[in-house]
Amino acid sequence: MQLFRSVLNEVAVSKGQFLLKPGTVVKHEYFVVKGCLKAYYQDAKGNRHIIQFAIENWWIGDFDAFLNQIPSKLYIEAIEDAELLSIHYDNLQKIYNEAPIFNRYFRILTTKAFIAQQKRILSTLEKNTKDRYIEFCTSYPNIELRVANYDIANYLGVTPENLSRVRKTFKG
Amino acid sequence: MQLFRSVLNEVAVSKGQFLLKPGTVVKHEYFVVKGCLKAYYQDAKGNRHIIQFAIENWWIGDFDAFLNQIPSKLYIEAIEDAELLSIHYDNLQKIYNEAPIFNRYFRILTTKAFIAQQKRILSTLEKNTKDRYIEFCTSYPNIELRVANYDIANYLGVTPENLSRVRKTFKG
DNA sequence: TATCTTAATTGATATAGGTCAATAGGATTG
DNA sequence: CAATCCTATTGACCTATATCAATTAAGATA
Repeated sequence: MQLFRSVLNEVAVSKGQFLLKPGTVVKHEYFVVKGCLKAYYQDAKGNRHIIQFAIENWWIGDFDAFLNQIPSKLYIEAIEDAELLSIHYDNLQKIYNEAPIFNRYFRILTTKAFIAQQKRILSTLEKNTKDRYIEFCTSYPNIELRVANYDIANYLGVTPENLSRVRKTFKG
Repeated sequence: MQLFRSVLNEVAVSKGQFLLKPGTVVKHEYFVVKGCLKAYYQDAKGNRHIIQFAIENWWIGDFDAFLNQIPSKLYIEAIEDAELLSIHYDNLQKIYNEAPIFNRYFRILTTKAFIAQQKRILSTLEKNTKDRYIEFCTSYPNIELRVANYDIANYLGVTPENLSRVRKTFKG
């Protein structure tokens, strides 16, 4: 645990700042101590698709680019001023070698993230926009107060206009 | 590696047979040696939603139910006669303890599965049905010859009718 | 081969959601 | 306070996909 702490670095970003932009070879993953961030992909048409929101106690990064040490395709941007802990790729490899138990920690972490994503996929397959919005709000409590409407729409895969209309149907 | 082999069991299932049904506490995960299977969720309306196809060299299981040792919500069904290797939950825990390096193996395996799912989510957010069908066929080569049309539709989250029409638009 | 069963296709229509344009709030800045 | 800039909402219309029903095709079984 001391070893782990020794390789974590404190990072502060303010709202609107980027932790990562496409094309960068990704050297860090980030743990959110405070604040809120989004990871998104911008396609050829300029549409943004939110892969992940990260709030307190979540990890965020481009796991594909990080694992395979290839250039990223994602943006990671702070939606609120945020405090993070970062871990460098080389240090993480060092930790895996020196304290293999961390493989277990990250194995379980990754499995949980995998399961969460699977739920998201199922939700998309099964439910309509309204129900997915409600599910989203309950699984990320109070997130709708911290995140712009259009970002939630981009997460759910609908337009902001449609989400706005959908929200009207169950507010009073 | 010998330890690993010693806890794997050979399982054969024929087309149409189930490896898993909802309500079961999941004791096994499966590695596909030969054949093809599907994992799906059936919702309250009776609609089926395919979470995963598994072909040769893939792992399949209900990872949520397995990790947390809770009753499954999924069906896993063979769509071809299949040969599998199964590993029992208790044996996997034993392996993690006796040969912690397996944490590393499964950490990387899970990370790759996570990344594959992330691509599926992105694909759903970005692309229309036609492009997703094409992407599906290229990422699971020749799968369209092994899997029923309605199963592919259930994987993509569209109706079989619609998928049928979409396919017409680029065949000659 | 004839029959039965299941899957795929086609047609007609309905609906959810997208697109584009306009307007209205809120917040921020000079 | 006014001006500006975003964001959210609303309206009118359009498109992709769903739904339901009928038909055809393909596979399995006797």
